[in-house]
Amino acid sequence: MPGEQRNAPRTRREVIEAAARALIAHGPGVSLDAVAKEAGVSKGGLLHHFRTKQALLAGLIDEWFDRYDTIVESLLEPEDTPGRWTRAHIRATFTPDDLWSHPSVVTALLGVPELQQRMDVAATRWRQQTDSDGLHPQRADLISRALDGVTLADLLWRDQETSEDREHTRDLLLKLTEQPGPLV
Amino acid sequence: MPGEQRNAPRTRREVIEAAARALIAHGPGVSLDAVAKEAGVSKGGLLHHFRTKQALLAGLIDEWFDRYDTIVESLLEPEDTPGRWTRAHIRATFTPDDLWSHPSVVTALLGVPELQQRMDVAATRWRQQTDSDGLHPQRADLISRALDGVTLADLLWRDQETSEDREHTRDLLLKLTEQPGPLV
DNA sequence: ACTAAGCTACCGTCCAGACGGTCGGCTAAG
DNA sequence: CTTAGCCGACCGTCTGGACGGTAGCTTAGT
Repeated sequence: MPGEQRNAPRTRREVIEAAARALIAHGPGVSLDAVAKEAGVSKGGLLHHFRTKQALLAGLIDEWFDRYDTIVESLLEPEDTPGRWTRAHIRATFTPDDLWSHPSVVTALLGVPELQQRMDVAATRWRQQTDSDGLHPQRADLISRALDGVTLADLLWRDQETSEDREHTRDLLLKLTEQPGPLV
Repeated sequence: MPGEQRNAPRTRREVIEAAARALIAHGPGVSLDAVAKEAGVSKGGLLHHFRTKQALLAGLIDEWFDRYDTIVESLLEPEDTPGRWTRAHIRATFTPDDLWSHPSVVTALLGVPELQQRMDVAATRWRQQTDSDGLHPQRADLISRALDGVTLADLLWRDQETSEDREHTRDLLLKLTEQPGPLV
């Protein structure tokens, strides 16, 4: 069984995903024991890969951003039209990810001190993408605010709205990227 | 000294405000000890008013919504013009409240199970206010999303943006309430 | 090619401290 | 006198992380 052999990177990834699942199962504030059990590894083994609980959660954060960026890039339109980055972000935000955008996961990550700096890095990266996107600043601002709002709503009001509502909102935002000039 | 006498409602309020301060000082996951000390009351006294930690945080949640609603009502325009509720919400959202909208406080509240139901109640109340507001649904939807986004940004990217940016966003949203008809 | 040495991945136990909550008691208020 | 507000000591539990150990992998020396 090749899967049984030692393999640090693989174990590391499995621990991170197990952490996400354990977070959902046990709520924010899971114990390292629970994560280790979910990952099928001993607590000692877990702490070998992540020396502290904070480090583990920071690993989760990095994985989170990586996934989002990968999704955005996969949704980029091939032609270089105005608003293509913004549209990719819109589609990515509306792509549900039950595992990684679960309230418990995000709540846990919000309490990690490292979040601030990584968030700043990610925010400037995203801003660069949308700043050179050819959209009127007013539109770009409004759309990015709305996308943040959709993210927040996913955390607090999930299943409060129908998937039809969601599609309407998404289509509206997409349409807003297809016109030039100011909004008002 | 009249302030030193026993007074249950006052102590209760003081405990709640102390909880907010302690949350900011010690991060989410403050101990009851720390809250009690901040409130100038013993731990037993604290637990006399809130039988569990959850109950204390639930009290914080209620206070939070009460304050927001009070602010919204104080910002309502006297004349019954279309969009007046929406504009009040916009102004309220852009009214900074360093104590109550601090990341640590919100993070702590996000972990409280009771939040969900109280959030649902508040959400339907706000929706009723803005549904009968005379705005085109598209506009109402977009604006409320953007407001959620501003709230989220306050939590994650505070001082990442200038107060000038904030004002521009606020003015844009306000202007969006002053026109009838669809956006696109 | 063989092997010994050293390193890395991983295990399982242990512990000190923190924390939520209980309880018996005291005292002001009514 | 009774009750509600409040005190502060106490307890059981849980958890992060340290630590000493073990076994697989890599590499160097022969």
